[in-house]
Formats: sequence, C-alpha cells, structure tokens
Amino acid sequence: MLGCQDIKMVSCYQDSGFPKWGYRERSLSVEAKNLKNGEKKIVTLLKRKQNVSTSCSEKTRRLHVNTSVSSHERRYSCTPGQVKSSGRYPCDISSLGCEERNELLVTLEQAVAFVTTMVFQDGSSQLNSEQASTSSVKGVVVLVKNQTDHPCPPSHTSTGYTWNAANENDKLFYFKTEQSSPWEQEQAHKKISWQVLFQMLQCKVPIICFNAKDFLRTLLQVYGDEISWKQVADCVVLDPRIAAWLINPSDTVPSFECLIQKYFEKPFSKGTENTDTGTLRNVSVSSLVCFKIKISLWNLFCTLELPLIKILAVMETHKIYVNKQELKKTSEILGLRLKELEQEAHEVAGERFLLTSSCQLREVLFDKLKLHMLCEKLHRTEIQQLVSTSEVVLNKLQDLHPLPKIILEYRQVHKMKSTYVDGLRTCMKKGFISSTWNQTGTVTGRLSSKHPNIQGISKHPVTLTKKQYIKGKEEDIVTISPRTLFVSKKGCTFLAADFSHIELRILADLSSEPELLKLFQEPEITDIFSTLASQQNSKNNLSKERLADCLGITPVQASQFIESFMQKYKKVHEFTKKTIEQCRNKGYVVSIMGRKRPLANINAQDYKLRTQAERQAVNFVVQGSAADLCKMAMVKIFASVVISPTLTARLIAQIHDELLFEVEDSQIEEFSARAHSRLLGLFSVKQWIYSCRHQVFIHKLWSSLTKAQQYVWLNQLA
DNA sequence: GCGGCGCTCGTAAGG
DNA sequence: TCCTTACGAGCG
Repeated sequence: MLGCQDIKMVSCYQDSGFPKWGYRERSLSVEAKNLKNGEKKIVTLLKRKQNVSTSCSEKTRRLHVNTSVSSHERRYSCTPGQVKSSGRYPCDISSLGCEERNELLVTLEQAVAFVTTMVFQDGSSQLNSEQASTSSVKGVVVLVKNQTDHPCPPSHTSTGYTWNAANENDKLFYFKTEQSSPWEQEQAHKKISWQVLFQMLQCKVPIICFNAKDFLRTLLQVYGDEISWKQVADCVVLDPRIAAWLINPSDTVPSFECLIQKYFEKPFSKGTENTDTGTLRNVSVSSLVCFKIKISLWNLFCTLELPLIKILAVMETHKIYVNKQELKKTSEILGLRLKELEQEAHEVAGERFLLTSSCQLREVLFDKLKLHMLCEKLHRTEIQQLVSTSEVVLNKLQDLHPLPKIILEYRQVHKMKSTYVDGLRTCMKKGFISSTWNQTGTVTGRLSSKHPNIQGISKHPVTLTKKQYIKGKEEDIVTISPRTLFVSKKGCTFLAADFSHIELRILADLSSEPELLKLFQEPEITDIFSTLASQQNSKNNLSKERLADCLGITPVQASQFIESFMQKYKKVHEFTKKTIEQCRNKGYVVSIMGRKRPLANINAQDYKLRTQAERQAVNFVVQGSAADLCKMAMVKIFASVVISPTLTARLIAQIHDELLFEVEDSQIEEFSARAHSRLLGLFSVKQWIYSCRHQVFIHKLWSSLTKAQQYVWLNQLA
C-alpha cells in the first residue's frame, strides 16, 4: 500500500528532556543557555520529502510550489541575513538586540517552512503530552527551515532516504508567551514576538505543527489584540496528526509518540528492512516519524482538512455568550419539576426508588408490576439482554400504568437540566462558552465538539405543564428551549446556513437513480418524501389511497410515486451491493472526496461482525461524503468572509449539515447573498433559534438548480 | 467504613 | 442504520 508514490513526511524529534538532539551521525548539542528545563525539551523538525516517482511528482509538489512562491521570489532578491544564534541554538528572542531582531525578521522572510511546538508550564510540550495539555503555555519553539537548495536529492527506492534533517541555514528560536518579567520589558518582548509571528503567518510558508489547532488558538488568545483572526485564517499550516487520521480514521493517535510508534517503528515496506530505520532505532535519544499520505488523500488533506485547522482554531477563540440569569432560573424551575415528578412516581409505584437508575426502574416495572407480561416483544438491552426501559418501551407501556408516562417526562426534564442547563453552566467562564472542536475524533470524517457539545444541543423546546413556580403568578406553562439560552452579541444575529436532506441527496447521486434525483426537483414533495422515507418500514405497507390523500394527488399518481419509491429502493440496493463488493476487494471504502475507511471485518467469518462492517461501509460512503460536502461548505464560506474587506461574520459552530454564524445586523443581506452565491444556493440561511421570528433569506435549493449546475457543483467537489 | 477514581453500561440528545 | 457526546448508576 505504501509505495514510492507516497508523499513522505519526516519528522525528527526529541523524546527525552535531554537538551540536545541528534540525527544519525550528526548529533548536535543544543546548549539551551536561555532556556529552563522544560523549555529545553523540544526540537522538532519535519520535512517533506520530495517525491520520487516522476508520474506523480507534479501532484506532490503542488503544495510546495503554491505555498512558497512569494518567499521564493524574495529569497533570491536579497542577501540572507546572518542571525547570531545560527541554527543549532534555540535562542530566546527576548535576548536579542535590535539589529539581531531585524536579522531574524529577514531570516524569516527567506524561510521555506516553519516547524513549531508549544512548551507548557509543567515542562511538557505538544510532542510529549498525551493531549492538549491543561497546563498553560510557556512559550513556543520555532525551527526555521531556510534552505535555498532543493531539500533532498531524489532517491529511487523506498529505502534510500537521505535524511537531511538539519541544514546549515536552519535557525532555531524560542519565545515566551507567558507574562513574567517587568511590564516594560514584557511589552518589548511581546512586540518582537508578535512581529515574528506576524511574519510567519503572512508569508504563506507552511507552518508545521503537531496539534496545529491548539497552537493557532493559543496565538489568538495571547496576541489577540495584535493579530486578527483573519490573519490567522490566512496562514498555511500542516499537521501530521491530521495526516495520520486520514490514513486510517479508526486508530487514534493520542500523542506524537504514538505517531512515531505507528509510522516509524513498523517497517515502511513489507519485506525490506530499512537501513535507515535500523540505524535510527539504535539512536535512543531521538526518534523519527515517517508517515505517508497516499496521493489519493493529498487533495483532501490540502484543500479540506488543512484549511479547517485554522477555521476551528478561530472558532474556538470566539466567545458565545450565554444568558446566565435565565440559566439559573430555568435550572431552578426544572429542579422543582423534577421533585414533583419524583414524588408522583413514588406514589404510583408504591415505593421509593431512584428514578435515574434504569436498574431500579426495571425492578419496579417488571419485577414488581410485571408490566412486560402485558406487552409483547419489548426491546432488550444490548449487552445484558435485559428488558429495556428506553423511551420506545416506556411508550408501549403508557396505557398500562401511570408510571411510564411520569418517567418519560422525568427523563426529558432531567436531560434538559443536567446536560443543557447545568452542563452548560459548568462549561462557562465569565458568561460565555467556547466549544472544543475535534477534527480527528470520528471515523466518518465528521467533526465533533465537546465542552459543551454544541452539536448536541436540543432543538426542541420542553414545555412544563405544572404551575405555581413563582408565587402569586399563575404561570401554568413554561417552555424551555436550550438554544435560546445562547445570546448573540449586541447588534448581531445568529444565522444558520443549512443543507437540506444532504445525505438523501448524496444517496440519490451515488445510486444515480434518475427517479430519485427527480424527486428533489419538486420541493413540495421533497419534505413529504423524506418523511416517508424515514418513517417507512419495509414491512409497513403503504396504500396508494392513503398516500394520495396525504399528497393531494390521484391514486394513479400515487401508485406511480410508490413505484418510483420502490425503484429507488432497487437502485439503492444495487448501490449498497456495489459498495460492499468494493470494500471486500480493497479492504476499504471511499467517500466522494477520497476519504477512506478501512474495514478489517468486511471479510470476517463471523456473520455479525461481517454484516456490521457491511453496514458501516455503506454508511461511511454516505455519511462521509456528506461530511466532505459540509466541510467544503465551511471552508468556502469562511474563505469568502476572510477575503471580504467588509464582512465581519464569525463562524461559531458546525452542526454537521448546518453552519452557525454570528453576523452584524447591518451585514445580514450581504452575508446571506455571499454564502448563497458561494455554494450555488445549496444552503438556506435563516435565523438560528427555531422560534422563527423571521426568515432572513429565502434560499434556492438544490432542486431548483439545473442538472448542469448540480453536476458543476459535484464535480467541483469531486 | 467512606470517598475518590476509573471503568462499563444504559439512555438520550444531535446528525 | 451508524457515529458522536453527555450524564448517571453501579461496580471494583
């Protein structure tokens, strides 16, 4: 699988606290005179190797060419400056004199790549901490790759690496981000730091960093006054972790060390013992990582995932304000309601028990009341195969006893309180929240968010039917809608741009079923259709009369509709069969943008495992492709805001098929129009909170596009 | 004996 | 169906 056409990324790093780094016979001592223990740790170097195969060299070189044109031009138009602390010594830039600082800035202009690593207070770094360290950031180490010659002579076998990790022209420096010294000195240091960073960001030379998102976010947090989010959005970052995840989204890479383990300790190509790895394995001080991205993933990596890093970093630095008073009030109201429900439940059950415990509830419902005797085929739990107490089961038991209904309401209210109200409060600092976005947390290519999980915030309001919460006020209906707890900044509005039935559309396209595609061209039918599709069980027979009634069409038309519906099923079945077949042959499936998911169990003996893998394969193609499109939309809309001199709209969340923005009221029209034009109207843009005060922008849908436009769109992405 | 910690399980929200 | 996060109970 990993042949010479692979793009190679090579990284050298220091895995002990020892303040020097070695590289094969060339072991270079770093006298970190200006650094403290923890700061000495890190030297990273990551270098892209030039491709060897002529047939793909064009492709692999693209990033290099694209990103270094400007610096390349500059490089030959001026004399390289000599920075005193040349190369091997990570000098603290605060110790530099005025001239030396200028020299440093000149050096930066000539760089072809930067490799950065954050160092934390506790002495750990981005390379040896398990995950985003909770410890605060102390400083940043930067390696400036400054070679004017070609990085590596081409080699013609996968074993013939020429590791050219350290170049004489490379510079290494360090700057603090924490406040420690007296104010004036601090300001001076801060100034040079952000000048350096400014230079790094705007020169469009790749910044290579493990966990690059955390790095960029920190920059925005520390230098937020000096460096704008649009500047950060403009830089070029590379993150080996993302690359590893693209190669196989299933294996998690918790740390840089794991990355090395996976891509270095193992032989690169089967059968041949790499002489370089053999040598290097013996070098106990440093390790190397080499990971590879197939050509097929390169485009996805560069056009989608890398730009996303910056977008997520910017999103994480945006403050989403929360209505604190409302939060407190609703928490109390919900708490009261829970108490009431608890009491009611105890009364009807005839005993006290813990309502939140499914075990205890099971005892009451089935051991004591024997309700399962009166109802057939109740769903069971996954592992222990006990009768479930899930919503579905409770709904079935509703008419047999008053308890299930009480439990259902209790659960609803409890979920609301614990997750959306109290949970949100624990994520808050000073009246606002910022989610953490994980780009490599899913196997399907989706994003995930946590603290709080903004993607999981309930859409639907809960209404409390009980009264007398507030004395004297006979309020008997209170509705609580979690999304309204978020408040936009003054003079701004939350706007949501969302795809409509994205996965179904993708299925239509992938199964290339004309009947199905046609359905999307009739907007009125679309909704009903999708409702039917989601509700319709294969067993549940749909009569043409009922459908005719439902759609307001004649039974003849209805039966035609049903036929096309069944036709769709047939085509979809063919699609799933084809997908599974491909997966069996290749061992993996791909999405429309080339995202991969290997499925080891696809050829398993075990029926259960095999069929699960089959479902996963089909699901991946659809869900993964949808994720591709949504990410693409994100990148495009974000970019259009970044290049606009006027727009200030902030992307604040992605809820899979929906993008949430905070837009200045005066810019709503302009923003909507731009979002719309960028995506050929695939999005509808409307106010986020679904209390739907007014529709801001009426969209054109996919369905209203011509076939040609649809193809343009899809081809653009493919 | 008790509380903290980490784990699995069940449930339910998002898509 | 599948894939996420979050929460609480219960166990060791």
